[in-house]
Amino acid sequence: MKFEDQYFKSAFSVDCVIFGFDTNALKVLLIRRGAEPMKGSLAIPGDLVSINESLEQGVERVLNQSVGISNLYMEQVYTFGRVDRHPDGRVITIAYYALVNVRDYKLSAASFAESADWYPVSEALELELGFDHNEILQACFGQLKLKVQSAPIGFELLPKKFTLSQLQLLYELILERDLDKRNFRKKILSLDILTPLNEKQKGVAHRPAKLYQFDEEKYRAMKIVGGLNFDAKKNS
Amino acid sequence: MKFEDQYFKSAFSVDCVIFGFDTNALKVLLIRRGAEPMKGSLAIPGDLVSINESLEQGVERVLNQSVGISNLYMEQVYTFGRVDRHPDGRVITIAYYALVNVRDYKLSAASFAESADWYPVSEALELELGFDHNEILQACFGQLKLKVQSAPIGFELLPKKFTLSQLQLLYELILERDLDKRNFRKKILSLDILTPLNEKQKGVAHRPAKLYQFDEEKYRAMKIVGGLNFDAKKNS
DNA sequence: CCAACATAGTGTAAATATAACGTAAAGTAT
DNA sequence: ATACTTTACGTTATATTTACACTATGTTGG
Repeated sequence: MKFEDQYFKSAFSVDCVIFGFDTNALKVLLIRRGAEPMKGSLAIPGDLVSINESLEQGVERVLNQSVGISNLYMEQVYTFGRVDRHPDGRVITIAYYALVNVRDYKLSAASFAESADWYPVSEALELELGFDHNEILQACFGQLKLKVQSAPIGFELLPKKFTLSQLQLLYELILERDLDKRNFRKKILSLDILTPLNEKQKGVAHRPAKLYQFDEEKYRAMKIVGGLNFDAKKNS
Repeated sequence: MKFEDQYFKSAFSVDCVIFGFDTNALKVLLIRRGAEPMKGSLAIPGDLVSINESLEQGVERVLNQSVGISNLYMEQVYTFGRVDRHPDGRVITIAYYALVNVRDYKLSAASFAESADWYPVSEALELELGFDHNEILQACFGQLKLKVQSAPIGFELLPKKFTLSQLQLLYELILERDLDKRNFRKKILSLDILTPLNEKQKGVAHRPAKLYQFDEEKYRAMKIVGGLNFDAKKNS
């Protein structure tokens, strides 16, 4: 094979698993592809990256087209490069995940999509996705699980004001196990990155909970010690 | 820009930071580039990946050309894709690291290299490397540090038979901090993945230490519990 | 042969972190 | 006013982590 046929003949894409927390469920955004290849199949939002576009710009573009918003928390996870993973030629893809508060944004089917919808993560993991997207989803969810135990990224998924119970539920959904209420509160509060507000939950049919806010400044200021650890042993 | 100029006009490479442990130093293999681009500068071994070659095959090839051996422990770390990172066009690179026992193999300057040599990691981190290889080296070293605390990959860098002191030194070099001897031994032995041999160190001018061997079967058999943790607090 | 040297090998106690657990208080709905 | 639902909260037992110093075993050199 000649040099020019062997190299500089490939393309690369970014795929972005967008996680969202909607009141009481952890969800992931999937699109129904509106164009070939894999037209009609479910997939993670993603797109080819142009040769004069950085990876991050590519992800930003995909996010903009999918949830119409930029500046989300995002993280690169893994690069998938199976030779035959894409029907149109050699396309390797760099997988990212991003975190959104579902209520904040409106979905807009991206140019490459026929439709876009939120699926509960557990459900999405069972669906058949196009390309190698099942593998990608799994890798990203795994990474999220790890990350959530070493940095307070949970807040990226919540509205500005939230209750400790909401926060705990979110962690339980991500970690897929129950946490002890008192221990959770103790641990979270001991991090000293939450500001309690003089405000309570409204419209609930029971004792309303105090609202809290994530204090980004305090978080940045603190030197990050070891990982968090939510009842790793017995509840597992 | 037309579609065909925008996509399928890029290339991708793999770069592989090869870590080696040589008696008493943690080293990394660097090459002096023998071809353009960046001819003459120091760099991490790597090469373009052909369009019908998988990423892993690409890394294997680079490893073969560099240390003449395959089947090393390796791990993907991160993908670097700055638009202008490569002078010849759009080339994104997928960074891996690999672990070798330096004594086992002979270096062979790869086709793309003028020479190849082991550098102490601390020194290599200070050198000016070609492309964005400083960044890559840092990312890989960081990843190694993390990984060594959650899986017993240290053994990949040691000869089959080793002493606990050698193992401890290796961990100290990777983690860049001192570890307590008794606590280290306690922890490592409690993992129950080392087989003590009826054999002692030879040719040392002091009391010879007992030799141990990593028991891969036992390791595989055991369900991996939480991370290891080497005196995280006070010695730091 | 013996003294000097160098590293191997070993245990315990104190401090800290994690895990388990139940009850009273504050709202809402009827 | 009663039933209902969820909030809020502290203590004890257990497990893990950290700190710390001396004797044993070999080699080397005089």
